[in-house]
Amino acid sequence: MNDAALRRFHHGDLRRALIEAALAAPDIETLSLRQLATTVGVSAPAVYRHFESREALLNTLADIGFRRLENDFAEAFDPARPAMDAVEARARLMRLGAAYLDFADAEPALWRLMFGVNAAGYRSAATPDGRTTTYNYLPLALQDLHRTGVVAAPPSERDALFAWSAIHGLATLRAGAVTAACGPAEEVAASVVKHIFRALGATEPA
Amino acid sequence: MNDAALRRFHHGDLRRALIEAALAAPDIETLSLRQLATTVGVSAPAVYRHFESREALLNTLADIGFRRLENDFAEAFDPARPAMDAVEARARLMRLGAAYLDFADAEPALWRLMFGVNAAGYRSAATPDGRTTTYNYLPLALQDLHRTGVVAAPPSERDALFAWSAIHGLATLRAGAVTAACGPAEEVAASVVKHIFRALGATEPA
DNA sequence: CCGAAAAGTTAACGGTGTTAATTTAGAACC
DNA sequence: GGTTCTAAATTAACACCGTTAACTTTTCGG
Repeated sequence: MNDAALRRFHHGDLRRALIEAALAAPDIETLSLRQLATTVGVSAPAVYRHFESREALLNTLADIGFRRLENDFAEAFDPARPAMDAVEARARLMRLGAAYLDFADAEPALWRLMFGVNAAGYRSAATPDGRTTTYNYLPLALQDLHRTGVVAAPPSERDALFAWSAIHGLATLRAGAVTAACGPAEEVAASVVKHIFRALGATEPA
Repeated sequence: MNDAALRRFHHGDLRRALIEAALAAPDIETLSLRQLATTVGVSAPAVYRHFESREALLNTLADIGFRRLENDFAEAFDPARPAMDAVEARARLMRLGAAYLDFADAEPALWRLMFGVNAAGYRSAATPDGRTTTYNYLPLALQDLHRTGVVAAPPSERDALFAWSAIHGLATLRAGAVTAACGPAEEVAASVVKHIFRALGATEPA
């Protein structure tokens, strides 16, 4: 059986179809396996040919989400190129915050799956295999701030926890609709990141 | 029928028993009505004498949570007494942050119900009836910071959003177990609130 | 062409929230 | 004190859910 035929038996790439339909759901966490199967045009147990369980499907979706987010991060902040000047260090953290918020804005359902109630379970899906993971970018950004002289003291664990809390909290507020958290994503993100700069004792930009 | 007898028919205050059992559940959002009824020693449809639906029960629980949180806030920060000096304004915000985090620490299940995936639905349960609600305290605290001269400029909406993001994000990280967010609640809360002071351009404490 | 195996099917189990019809038990009145 | 009324519970049932078992269909390799 060649590779193309592997996914062309009856349905033709059912796995991908299931994933796409699931990602399109307004609420991924409460999605029904049977409904999902029906919308894809297949019987419910067919899903089990491709996913061990509903939970496994959700883990896969969360993993996809983490990879997308990491991709956005890598675009905003090339982790392979650490050295730069102060203005770029600042710009990187700004872009990182904007990317975080954009993701929550663009894919709130996926965001809630990744960071919601059962995040402890899904988080393990985001464990790295050599690549820079979601949770590595912020510490890197803070280290760069110190190295380029934007902040005098090396960032402590508390500094990192604070910065993550601020950005993550903002994104959570937007994705969860707890409040309006109003304004365009980039503006709001920029505002919060500027506050973070000040909190870390950063020098004013040139 | 007198008021006491109203809740002493067969079971004797079933409504309260249901609420207590539900609050004791390790995960309130995914709690099963039938199991809950069984643990309380009653048949499943009996629940519907006291709650219109599972969702209504959850709304009631979230409402209880918001009242408890508001109670904690009121203890940390008497909203009826606004005037004070700079050190008290600072101390109030510190206590507010600590109370927020303590709540998330002490009742993570309730916290997740209140601020989790379906928070948009449950939030409406927290609409005020004259009292100072959960969402009023932080703006009040920031205004006091300005009035007592801790921060020069009057707090903007962006300042408030930032401060809420930071504290809410921290509590979310702890309640959701996304990360360790390690350390005792008071220390971690104090650290984040100190960062908030700096971000708002507060004068150093005397 | 034919066996093997992948990918789907239907039937069924236990569990869920919820509703309808019914029974039980406490309260109130004569 | 017995009767009646009604609140508070019950059992039976429905539709849905995730999941498993047993079976059928389709495709590929030799």
